[in-house]
Amino acid sequence: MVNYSATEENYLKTIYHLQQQAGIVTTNDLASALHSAPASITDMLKKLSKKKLVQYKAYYGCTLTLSGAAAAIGIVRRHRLWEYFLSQKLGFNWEEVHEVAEELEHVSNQKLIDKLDEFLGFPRVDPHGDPIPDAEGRVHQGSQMTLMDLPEKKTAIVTQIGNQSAPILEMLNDKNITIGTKIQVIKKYSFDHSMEVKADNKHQLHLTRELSQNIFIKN
Amino acid sequence: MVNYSATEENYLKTIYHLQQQAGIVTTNDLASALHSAPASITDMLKKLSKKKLVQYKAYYGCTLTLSGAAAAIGIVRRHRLWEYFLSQKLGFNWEEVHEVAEELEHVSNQKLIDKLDEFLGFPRVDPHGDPIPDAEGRVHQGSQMTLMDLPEKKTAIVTQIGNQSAPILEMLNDKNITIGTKIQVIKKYSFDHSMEVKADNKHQLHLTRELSQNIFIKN
DNA sequence: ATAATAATTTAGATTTGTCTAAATTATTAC
DNA sequence: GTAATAATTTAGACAAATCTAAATTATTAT
Repeated sequence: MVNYSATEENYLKTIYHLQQQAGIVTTNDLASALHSAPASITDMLKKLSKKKLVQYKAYYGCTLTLSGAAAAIGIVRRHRLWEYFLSQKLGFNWEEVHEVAEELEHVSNQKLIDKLDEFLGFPRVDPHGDPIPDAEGRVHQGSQMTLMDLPEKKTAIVTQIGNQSAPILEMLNDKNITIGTKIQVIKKYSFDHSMEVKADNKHQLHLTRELSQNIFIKN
Repeated sequence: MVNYSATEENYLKTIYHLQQQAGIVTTNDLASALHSAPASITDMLKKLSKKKLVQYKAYYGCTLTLSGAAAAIGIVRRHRLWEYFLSQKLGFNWEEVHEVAEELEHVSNQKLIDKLDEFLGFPRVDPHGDPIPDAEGRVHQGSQMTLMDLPEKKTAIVTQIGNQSAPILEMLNDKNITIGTKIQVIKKYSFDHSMEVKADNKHQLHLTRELSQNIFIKN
């Protein structure tokens, strides 16, 4: 596991949140979210791109790669666990916790976070109702639908990968599927439960059942 | 209250610890304690000197000013409270806590630390037996002696100021007395309990009872 | 008391993350 | 479909914290 600077972590986290609403994240979106000049965003996106944390194409915007998303989810996990701690154990008001958690989230010690999680009783939602990702990076949000459940012709957005093992990440990377990718089901084959899909309105792909069962989506 | 960078805080904390053993802290002492090149230390000492956190004279070394010492004590407080938390609440082994606390100590939110202190039950020593400074910056170490208690002719080192109010700090700054200053009592006047002392074998000063009662010392 | 050695500082360079102003590419309006 | 406008990138600069190599100041050994 690699370590990122607090600045890089803030970028990853912000891209992650913006991406949940808008698929592709633009330079200006990031600039206003991070209160930085657009030129600074461009510089950092190039850096993150070189580290394979985001996919970045000049003038188009960026999306997180799977390793970028995994890192972002780790940061969200730390943030929300600290918020829970501050509110439940230290008696902070709910409005105050965010600011302090913004600092604590950058203390990156795996054991610290896992012990904290245990100390808090493995909470799955923070007091805002937002889900706290578990130690494996899984986000338990309300109703969980996978690509398997999506009918033909319908479109949805990838929200999560159900399995963080290297083999699946490699395959999804090759197929250019990541968190935020828009997927439309073209045809489903009952014979082997595989399916033909179109990703981001561009490339067409054939997915096995094993794969589509591990791709979590929302509409 | 001002905020310092994590780097500045590490310098202040290290100077504080070194000073407890050796009065004046040299560039090389700091370089080996911080694993940095001596040239880097010089640069930072100039910076801290400009901010009035240390007294620095080229080729001689440095000591903390009172505001530098106050900041350092705050950092030590945060460090030891986190160590206590990690060991008592999260079940860390005692050898592991230091490293994690090194990161947590730089999260500088006053309310966080005071709430944490309360949550932990206001512990006064950490599991190492080292004292945890209280919210006012007072360090409760074993037997506490003030300058008032020091007999004529005897010499001692200033360890702590019993009162962090602006008026006393201003006065001590003018008199060039700080943590680590060596003080010898020249004469005590029973009439008003004031005393004549010599500081750092250099300047001679007259101190009122109010002042000498607030200057804590060790031999 | 001077020469050799050790400690410290200066000078100049590097990395990270940022900025402003100018140039370039995309988008929108007509 | 071209002109105006908006978004983005490039170029060049800066501050913080660090480094190495060279110069300077202190210390020590004889």
